[in-house]
Amino acid sequence: MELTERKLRILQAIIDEYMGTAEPVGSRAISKKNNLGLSSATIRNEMADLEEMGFLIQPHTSAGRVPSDVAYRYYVNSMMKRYKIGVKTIVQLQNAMEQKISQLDSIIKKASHITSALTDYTAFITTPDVTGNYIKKCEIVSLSGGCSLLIIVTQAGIVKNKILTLSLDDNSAAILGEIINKTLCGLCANDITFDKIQSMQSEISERLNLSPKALINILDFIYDAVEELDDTDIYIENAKSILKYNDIEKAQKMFTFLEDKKNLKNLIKGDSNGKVNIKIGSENQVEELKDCSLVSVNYSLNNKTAGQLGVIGPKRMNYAKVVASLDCISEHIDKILYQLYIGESEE
Amino acid sequence: MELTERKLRILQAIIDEYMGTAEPVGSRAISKKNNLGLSSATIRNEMADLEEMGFLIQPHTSAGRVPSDVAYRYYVNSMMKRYKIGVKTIVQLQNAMEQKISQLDSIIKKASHITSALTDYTAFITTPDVTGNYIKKCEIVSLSGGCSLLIIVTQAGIVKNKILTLSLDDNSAAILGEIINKTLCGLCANDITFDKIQSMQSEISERLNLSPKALINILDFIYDAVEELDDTDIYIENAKSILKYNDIEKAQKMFTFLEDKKNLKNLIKGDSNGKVNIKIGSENQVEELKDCSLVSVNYSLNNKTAGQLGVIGPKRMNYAKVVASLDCISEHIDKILYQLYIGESEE
DNA sequence: GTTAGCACTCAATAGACGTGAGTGCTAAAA
DNA sequence: TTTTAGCACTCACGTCTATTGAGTGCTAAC
Repeated sequence: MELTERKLRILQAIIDEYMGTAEPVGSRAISKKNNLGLSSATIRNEMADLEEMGFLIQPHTSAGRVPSDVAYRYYVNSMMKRYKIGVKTIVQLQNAMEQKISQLDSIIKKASHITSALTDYTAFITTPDVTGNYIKKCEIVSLSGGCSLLIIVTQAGIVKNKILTLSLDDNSAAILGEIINKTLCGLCANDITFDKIQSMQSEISERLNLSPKALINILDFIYDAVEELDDTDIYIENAKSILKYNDIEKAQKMFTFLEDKKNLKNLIKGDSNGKVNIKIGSENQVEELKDCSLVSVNYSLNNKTAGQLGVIGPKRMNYAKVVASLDCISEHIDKILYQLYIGESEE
Repeated sequence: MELTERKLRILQAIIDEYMGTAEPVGSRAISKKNNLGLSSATIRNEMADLEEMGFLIQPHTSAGRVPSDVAYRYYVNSMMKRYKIGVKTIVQLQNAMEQKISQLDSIIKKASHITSALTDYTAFITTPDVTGNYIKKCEIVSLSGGCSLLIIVTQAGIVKNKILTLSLDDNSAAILGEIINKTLCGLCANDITFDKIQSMQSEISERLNLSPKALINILDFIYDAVEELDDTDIYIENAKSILKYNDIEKAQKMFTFLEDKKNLKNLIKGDSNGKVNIKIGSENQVEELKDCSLVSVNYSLNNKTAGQLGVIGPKRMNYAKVVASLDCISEHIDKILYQLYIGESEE
């Protein structure tokens, strides 16, 4: 059967209506509200066809029809109109984002907050993947307990710090810091080879009088810190909005799913090719999300995808608006990250 | 009317029963299950008395009775038996806590995780308030964009870092760092007076050729970072458990309440006197929590209350177990913080 | 090809009703 | 005086049974 122009218009009308009301939509409603100039009976016939073609689902005989995943997919691919974000919203967005650019964390948190505020759905955002980011400075600070603190700063301003339960006086700390700096500065996490660690080890044992155990301890520890450099985190905001479109049991399952951030990370892992990714219902391979849609966009740093942000909402979400909002926000993030990490002047 | 021994025993039985079933408990159930040697009629009479005295509430005429806030309060103050935590649990706890002691954040997160796991309720924990903690080291690192990074480390190992949109070459960064270090090291946030900032200002303008605007910028910025040193944060874990004992609307309100962490902070602010704090139902001044109880304990550093952890759960929670669990966890935190920040050797 | 008309379906709502867990009161027993 | 058996009463809850109404599919006429 062919998907005629008229069928399309009817499908569009049904999707529009359903997005607004979340109730199965009947033929009469369509024939009344939209001036297609067709009676409910005709629309009924077309709807029967659309159902046969897999675009509509009837919850039960005497109910209206509901768009299927296939319908949403078709809508998203071919029918969706561009949504224009209001100037007022953009200005608000700019103001909100530009307030807190002194810390990467704040930017990311702010962005997820804005995403959820703009769409009213659960938002998520990953911290930028800064693989390839080299170490700019290391520092060892001796603390008041029997502890020392290792700080590693990358050229992009990522700071990792770890407490080491090893007592060092200020002088040894300075020496250790010097050695670490000499070895690691200018390297990315990937560049740090066994050789380099080994040469560092020998230099440390030459210049500082440490027990073998303490030495191993230090190296282990540096290794851990370096490993962590490339870790990305994921923030989830406004999870409570799940309660709005799910019953309590499904909501509970969703919360459990979102609790382990690895789940969501895995889910969006492969989505960094295109700019916008939309996964509708069972297109998400995960049972818990089969009644939801997941829309994500990439944001980038240095012309390379650095992370993703998106929303999780009901399948009947306003995709056009969500996509436009995400686009807009990701652009802002791009801009801010550029300012922050690349700047006008190349070093 | 007097609260006789027998009335007490009946009250205890009702509370016990209600904690288990969450259903209004009737006279017959009490007379059967507990071997008080009394008929349901007698118990009925006593229950009527207890209701008149404010300890019991009848949801409707033909229902059993439910303990009132007053009853819970009485129970908690005078009737509650000591709960003994199993050795197995303690061992698990020790193992879990001792794994991640290299970062303050991890300890705090772990602790809240364990709290919610042990009690199965929503857990919260504040980061330690380290007021009085002096600055050990400051550092300025110039980054690849037109930015610099300020890092402040306290003697307790708290690290604050902020990105400053000001381009500095490595040399100027070093000088600026030196000046800041000279001025701020050894001071707590409170000690940093206007005088000190001013003297720092004049030294910076002497030794570095900066525009007045950039200078103001730097000082503002240092000021901000120092302000942040004393900030405490609060982690909330397992908020989803709220769904278990609340209807969807109340849950939504609770989520909204918990979303703004200031709310919870305010709520527990005054509770740092005693070791354990229990607030039952409307004893929490907040509308959203009038069906919940909030149990918190303090943990300390250096013999001074440093923070709080606790749970939010239904009024019919197992207070004895919750209190015992919190006690146990806070003790562990105390121990770990001691190890981390005080150590065996005084510096 | 379109539409008016009609019989049909079925979820949702409301009312009727029985059930049972619980009560309070009273009078007899201890 | 205290306790208890007994009984009438209450009321949420589940079941059953219309009733309603939104929606359908089919058919015959336009």
